[in-house]
Amino acid sequence: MNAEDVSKFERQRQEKLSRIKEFGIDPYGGRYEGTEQSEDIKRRFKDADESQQAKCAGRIVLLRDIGKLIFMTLRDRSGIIQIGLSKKLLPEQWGLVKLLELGDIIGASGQLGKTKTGEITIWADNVVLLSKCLLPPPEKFHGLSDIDQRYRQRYVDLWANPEVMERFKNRSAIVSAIREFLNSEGFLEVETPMMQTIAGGAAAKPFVTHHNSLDMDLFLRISPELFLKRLLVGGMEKVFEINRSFRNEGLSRQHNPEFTMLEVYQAYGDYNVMMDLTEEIIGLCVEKYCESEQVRFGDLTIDFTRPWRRAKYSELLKEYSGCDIDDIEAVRAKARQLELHQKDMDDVVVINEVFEATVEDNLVAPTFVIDYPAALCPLTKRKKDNPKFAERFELFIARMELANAYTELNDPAEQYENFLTQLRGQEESLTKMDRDYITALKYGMPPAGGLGIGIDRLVMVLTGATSIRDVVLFPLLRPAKG
RNA sequence: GGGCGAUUAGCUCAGUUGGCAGAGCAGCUGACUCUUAAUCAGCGGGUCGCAGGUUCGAAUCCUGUAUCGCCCA
Repeated sequence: MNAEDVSKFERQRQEKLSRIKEFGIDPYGGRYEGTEQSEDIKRRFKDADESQQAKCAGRIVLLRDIGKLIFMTLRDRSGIIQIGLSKKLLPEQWGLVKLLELGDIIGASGQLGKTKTGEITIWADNVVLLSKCLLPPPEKFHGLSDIDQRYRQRYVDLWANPEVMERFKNRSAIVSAIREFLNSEGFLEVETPMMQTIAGGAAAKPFVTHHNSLDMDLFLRISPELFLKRLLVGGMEKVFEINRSFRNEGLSRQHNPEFTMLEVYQAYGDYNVMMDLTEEIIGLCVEKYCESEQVRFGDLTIDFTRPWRRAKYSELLKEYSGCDIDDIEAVRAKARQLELHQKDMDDVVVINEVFEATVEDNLVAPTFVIDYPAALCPLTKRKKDNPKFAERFELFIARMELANAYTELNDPAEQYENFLTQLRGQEESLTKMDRDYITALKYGMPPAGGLGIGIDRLVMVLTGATSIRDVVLFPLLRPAKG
């Protein structure tokens, strides 16, 4: 394709636009009120007598011109409805009507009725052009299927492929439902900084940006965690945030550099409270947005029947790798067998590599993996009866990590030690200790449970989208060439 | 970062052994007052992702490159 070819189709449509202007009509319309959604109109017609009026606005997605009678299928945000336009009913506007084409956005009003074949139809006695479409729309039957173009031109994808619109409506509804639930449980929704001087709360590479007048570098947050816990110190007790975090990593079906996280903190709770809460939140979504508790996801079927399995990290390691977590020689042997990198790696890191390689692919039904090795959890309280492990769980569904939660560490001395250990393992250049967070803990943070749920992945699982790009409206892509 | 695959008309896709670039939809012209992806008749539409190479001849074979997808790290 090249610019000349595109403009050829565009030129033809421009000419129609000129002819419309010659009628004295503004091809870009204006306020158009008193409309109903197409699906509401059809619904109300079903159980009512005839001789009702209806008014609707939307995009022309199908057009059947029979000469002095034209049928159009109009798509609005709720669905589709047929508009019937006859020369008899629209003698003065007929010139305009004949110039309308696929993609144009129009408003129409008139008598509601049925055609001979029973299709509910608005027999228009007035038509308004609300916006001219100057570019040729995608193929009317197959829609837009070029994956690249669908992501780049989501504004076309959304109206050309109804299931895409449906999925994003579901995403919005899922987020609303979660927000509503947490509000009703007394959680306070807050917003904490996305631009941070120290990117903490997770182990990930941050994006860097710069503040000009302060002349300082800032990081886009990799997690809101440390700020939300400061709010616990402040006495908020039950808080949550649903918003973006940013991680400077590769792209995959499960990873977009910016992603939406729900983080919840509850004072005086622990990770068991968070496990129940996670089950409740996701269970609620399944109930509301899935047809049954068995949800199809690619080749997998996810069984959401509660309660979900809660299995210890060490038990799962034994189950799927055959290794005892205390037998480091056996674990390293397994790592060699799996050809994993393990040179210069701490024992616990190798254990985790083996865990990821052997266990995670088996976790299809929702599974809480509980009690992680403490060394992997610098922000988590250790188990009282066995300090080698921390009170942390991750929830896996469809082989993906969907949630991560702890009993929050609130001992400033222990937190300080953990930060020091963490920093020792990294290049100094990027990471600094968040001393203010330690200060906050010194004022006293109530014991608390904290939870993070990956909203994009949750929406994937609930809507059967196997790529994160299908649940993010505008996923990151390389710039198109040219 | 590595491997495999895709890229052809505005859109959806064919294209045989290397031998004139194809269809449907959309568009244009005409017919049609009950269509449902309307139908019928006719017409126009291409730097075959890009750059090289092999060949009498390349959408097709080779090399490089760009983007997308899948798998792996």
